[in-house]
Amino acid sequence: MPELPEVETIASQLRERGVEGKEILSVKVNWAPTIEPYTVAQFSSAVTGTTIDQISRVGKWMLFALSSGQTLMVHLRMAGSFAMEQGSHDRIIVKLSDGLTLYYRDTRKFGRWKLVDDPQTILSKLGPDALTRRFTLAYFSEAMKKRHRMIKPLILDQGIVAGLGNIYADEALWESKIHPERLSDSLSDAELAALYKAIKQVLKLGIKNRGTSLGGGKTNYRQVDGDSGGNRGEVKAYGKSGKPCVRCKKTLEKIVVAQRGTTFCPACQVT
DNA sequence: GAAGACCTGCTA
DNA sequence: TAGCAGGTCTTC
Repeated sequence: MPELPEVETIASQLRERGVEGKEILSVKVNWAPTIEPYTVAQFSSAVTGTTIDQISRVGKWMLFALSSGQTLMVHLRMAGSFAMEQGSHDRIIVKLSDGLTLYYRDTRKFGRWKLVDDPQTILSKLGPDALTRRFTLAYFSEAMKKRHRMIKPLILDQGIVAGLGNIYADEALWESKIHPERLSDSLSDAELAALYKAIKQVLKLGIKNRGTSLGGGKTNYRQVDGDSGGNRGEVKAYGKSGKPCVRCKKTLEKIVVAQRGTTFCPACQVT
């Protein structure tokens, strides 16, 4: 579920709620696989008494820099979220100083917390974050041209560019009028430039609207206060198969590309 | 590439 | 009740 805009929204809202600077008083783990390979006792003793100095984001990872020098890295995977109020499916509960409590909610239990000495052990496997200056058009173009794969799975590959998931990948391809099955080395310079621009554009719009929520269920993305994200109305392709393309009025189609559901416009996204 | 694994819950 | 879901990892 959460892609770059959703993770960014949650991270910034935790900062706004004053989580930075708070001390971790206690940790309750209700689903131990979340913190593997640590045991609950090991994890608890490593973080209790430390202060959360800074909260940041790289790709889809959230980073909590602790005063111990270690970094707690959280990946929300399909259904993870954070809240400051108790709810259902709270897998980890972190009591903080000043009466704050952090609830890590994760219906599907796919999310993972990694406690590391050096974030680079994880981040070095990622390509540049899509919204940083490290992600340049020159880098992107070369990465696409030197491979011979379908474009959609390539832009979903976090080792090439970090942050896109299934929603924003479909949106970026729709926006740049590129068919998801196009081979990466068949794209013209103009198409690569359009796609590069669209990737940044759809992610920024997602952040501006505080993320994309698709439905009302327990597996759906929620902001820290429990509200849905506001980006649903901006979605042009993802989840809209059978509906008319807002650009050309032809009916959007759904196919499977690299095992992922993929919605696109057969008329204006050219092969 | 593809398929299965990890999980629960919503939608058709 | 079956199929599918915003993600990633492992094993062919």
